[in-house]
Formats: sequence, C-alpha cells, structure tokens
Amino acid sequence: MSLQSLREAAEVSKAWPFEEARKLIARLEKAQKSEVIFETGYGPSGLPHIGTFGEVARTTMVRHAFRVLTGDKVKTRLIAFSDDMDGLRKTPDNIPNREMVSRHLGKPLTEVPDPFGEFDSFAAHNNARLRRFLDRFGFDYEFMSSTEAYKSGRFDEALIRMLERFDEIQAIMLPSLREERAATYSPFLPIHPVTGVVMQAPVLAHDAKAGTIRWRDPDTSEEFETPVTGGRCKLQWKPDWAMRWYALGVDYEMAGKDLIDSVKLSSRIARALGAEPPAGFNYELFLDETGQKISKSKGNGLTIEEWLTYASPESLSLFMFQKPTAAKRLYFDVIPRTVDDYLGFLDAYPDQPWKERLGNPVWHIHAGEPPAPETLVHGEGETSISFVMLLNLAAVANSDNPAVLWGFLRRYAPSASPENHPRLDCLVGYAVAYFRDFVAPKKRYRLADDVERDALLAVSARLAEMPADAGAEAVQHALYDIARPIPRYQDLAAKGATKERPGVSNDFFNMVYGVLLGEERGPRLGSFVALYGLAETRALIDRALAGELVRAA
RNA sequence: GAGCGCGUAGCUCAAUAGGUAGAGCAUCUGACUUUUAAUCAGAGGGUCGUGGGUUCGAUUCCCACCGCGCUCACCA
Repeated sequence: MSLQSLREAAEVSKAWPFEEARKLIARLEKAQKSEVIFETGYGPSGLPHIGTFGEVARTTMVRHAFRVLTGDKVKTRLIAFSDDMDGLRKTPDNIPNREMVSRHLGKPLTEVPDPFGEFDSFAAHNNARLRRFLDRFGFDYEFMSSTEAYKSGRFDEALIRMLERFDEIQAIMLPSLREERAATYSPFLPIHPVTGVVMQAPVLAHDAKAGTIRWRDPDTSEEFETPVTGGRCKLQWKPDWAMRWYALGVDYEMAGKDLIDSVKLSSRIARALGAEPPAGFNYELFLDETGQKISKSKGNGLTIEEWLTYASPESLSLFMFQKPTAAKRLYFDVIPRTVDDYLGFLDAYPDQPWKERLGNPVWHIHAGEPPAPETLVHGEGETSISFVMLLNLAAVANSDNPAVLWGFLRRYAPSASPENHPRLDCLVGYAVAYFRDFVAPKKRYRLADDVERDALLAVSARLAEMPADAGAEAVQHALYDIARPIPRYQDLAAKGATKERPGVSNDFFNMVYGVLLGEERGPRLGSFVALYGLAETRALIDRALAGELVRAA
C-alpha cells in the first residue's frame, strides 16, 4: 500500500476528522498562512475532566488528518489556552483554605494564592494540573497562559484594534443581552489599580489613540483612566475569545453545543476585527445513564479517573472519536463495550484497504500507526481475547489477582505471558479491578445446611489428601465421587448413570457456588479449585462454614 | 422563544457514494467422551417515529408533523 493511495483515500474519506481537515484546507486557500493553529480552551477555576480530554483528543485527530491531507507540508501547532486571567467568581468547594481564597474573590486567578500552597497562584496550580493531565496522554500541545499573553503585550495590538472598533463590537454584543445588562456592558474589564479586582464597570469613554478607557468604581465613585494594554485590562469572554483568535491567528477550534451562540457572536466580533473566525464544529454534550447532562456539580456521569481505572485511554479515545455530533450517554456500562469495539477495530485494521483504514477509529486514535493486535495462540489458530471474556474470566477465577487470571489464560494458550502480551496484561488488570469493585460486592453468600456442611467437610478432607498440584480433572473426579453417594445430589437421569453409579446433579455444584462463591452459577469447579489452590479452597470452606462469608457480605 | 441531537430486533446501538436491514447482549435449541456459563454452531424476533415529495426504487435525500431529550437567552 503506497503513500499515494493513502493520500488519495484521505482526499475522499468521510471520516469526520477528514471532513474537518478539509474545511481547514479550504480556509487556508483563502488566507496566505505558513502554519495552522489549533486551539483548545481551558478554564483553570476547575480541574481537567473527561470533556477536556475529549476536546484535546478530537482536535488532535483533526490535526493529524490535516497533516496527512497536506503531506505534512504545512506546519501545525496546538495551543492549549488557559483562561487564567479570569476573575475568581466563587470559592470552589473542593479546596483547602477556602477562607483565604475567598478573600481574593474577583481577582484574576493568577493573583489568587494557591490554596494548596504549592504554586505561585491558584491558576498556576491548576495550569500545572492541566499540563500533567495532557502529558499523561502524550498530547502534543503548547501551553499558553492568558495572563502571560496579556501582560507580555502579545495582545496589545489586538486590544488597540478592539478599542478602535469599540462601537462595532458593542453593536454586536448589546442586542444579545438583556436590557439591564446591556446598560452597563463593556467588552473591556479593567483591573482595579488598587484592589486588583477584575472590574465590571461601564466604560464612560474610550480613546483609541491613547489606548485607554475611562471608568468609574461603582463603590467609591472614583474615576480611572486605564490603558487597555499590558495586562491592565482584560476582555469579557466573548470579545476575549474573538480577540484571541485574531491575535494568535487561530484556524481551528471546536466547542460544545452549549457554546453555539457564543461562537456566533465571537465570530462576528472576529470579523469586525478583520479576521476570519476559525473553522470548527460544535460537539454534543455527554449525558448520563438517564439522559441528563453530565455536570460536575451534580456528580452524575463518569469521571475520567473512573474510566481509566477499568479501561485504557485508547478506549476512551474511541468513545470520543465516535460521532462527536451525537449526544452520547457516558456511564459505566459503556466501558466494556467500548473496549471491545476498540479491540475489534484493532483486529480489523491490518487487512483493510486504505479507504476503510481511514474510517477505522484506531487509525485516528493512534495517529495513523495503530499497534498490531495481541492474539493468543491456541493449537492451530489465533484468537483475540475480548474484554467481556476477561470480565467473565475474572468472575470465574473469583480473584482480584491478575496471576490467577493468567493461570487460566495460560491453560488456553501455554505460550502466553504478561511479558509477551503487555497490552493484554493491562486488560487483565482492568478486568480484575472491575471484578473487585463491581462483581465481588454483589456476591450474596448463603449458609450451608447440615447435608451441605457434611458434603463440604468431605470435600475439604479429600482435598487435604491430594497433592497441592493436583490437576483440574483429578479434582473434578474427586468432587463427583464425594457427591455421588449423597442422595440429594444423585441424578439417575444423567448420561451414563447407573443405579450402582449414579450421576451427580447440578444441584451439588450450585450449592458450592452459592455457599463458597456467593453466586448462583460458577466456573467448572475442578478448574477453579486447581487454580485457586487446594489449601486456599479449604480455607474458603472453613470460612463459609463458620458463617464468615455471609457476615462479610 | 431560539438552536441542536435523537427516534432501526426485548435492551444498547451499527448500517455514505439511495437498491431486498446488521452486531453485541438477552431469549431459545444443540455440541463440547460424568453432567456446570472461559467456547462453538444455529434459531426466533424489526410497518427502519408518522405523513408527504424526488426517484424505476428511500431506513438512507428534501419538506412537514409527532414524540423524547439537551443547550442557550446571567456568567464563563
């Protein structure tokens, strides 16, 4: 498969990152630019979350598609912009030193001391968290601080231009506001020279030549004349966004659908400044299990930590890749399915022609270089192990120890090991975590009656006589022999059963599952005991008969 | 009020260059030398929200409508 055919397939690919990248190319044809700027925004009053990940991951996919479409001839940059000059609106609930922080309400986040005492400011703290967050996933980005950009003078030219177009911008903004708000609205928010607070005060006069605005402190009625440059003023957020697009030459930025109107207004402002607003689209929001919007305050939905406890970052990327414009429910149950979808796409990739590869999510998730699928060699063939299967296996193994799961896997494919299947090993780890947190707590143990007690004691005694490394079959046969004489468990209808040698009914096994494992059904017992350990099984029986399992559950 | 998304098998969802609808789970049946759910094979199950239009033909394009849900209109 030649590079040529990759390019050709990319030209016509219907995968959304390519559709987006083509919008960018159309944009580029109009404007002479030597590089393309992608931007994602971040508000440092909160912590990075699953939406932050989604936005950066999706933008990165568009960026990569663009690079392929242009043969990497156009330089690309991704700016992760932190709005750290915004005033602190309210004291977050989830921080220490809330009282100290609350004394700095209204000041730029970069002027609020770090409540954790680790950084120069609250913003610096959260900015560092953002970077650590993004670095953890290996995103290629440039961090940019709003405060630094304002203070360094980088925005000065744009701010002056903004001042020159003051009336046009007001004409765009004011109709979008309610009367009472419009009466006092100003796109410029001066930083109070005394208190340091980001002021929302009506602008009494503006002077583009001098580069200043006149305003009055509503509390003291004192009047000030403040330059809009050098970080002495910041902008209201919609003008701010537009100014930033203009000043930085942003070509691409996506946003949630809650920002549709904001994007429209900011785009008009950008045009008023003389810039073509960036390309991009509005992605749908995430919903929880019941279709409600996920919000941090409600605490519904799924956190990124939760996802990464039970599944890989790649599977989360897949979730983000799929249909960004459709509202998707993001809750716990989608995790296993998404993981298996991911594994399925990985399996399919090597045999696909380019046209299909470019529509395959793993191409986008792995920047065009998805890893080879890890398979288990079993006899003649190879098979992939699905996550759902591993979850079953964890339940079967009744263990949160990955080594026990690997014991089962090796029985199936003797050559397999965590060392030569590192990604499968990760999956095993996730499966085990899932078992520990979701399967184990739901176990409902029951007490043994007298007959059951005697049967289990007999099993324990028999296991004690067997060598510790007894095989699954040996254990299985021993179990049959113990149950066979017990009338309750005899099954004369079983295949091959005779009066002299009756079969053993499922009731026996179901009893063991219920008493020892707290499940209604379970694994083939011989296999389970052999892997779980004979001594360990005896200990389990002791605990069950002592009633400890019932109490623990 | 404005904008957006969704409505396909019991459930969750797929189905782009318009051409007789697919998967997973669930259900049922069978196979796996003594029985059991790490597996496999097979089956059943859909007026593709409703009504129009374009077309030889529409789940797929267009319009209207119905239902469900979300977002925005204060701030970011």
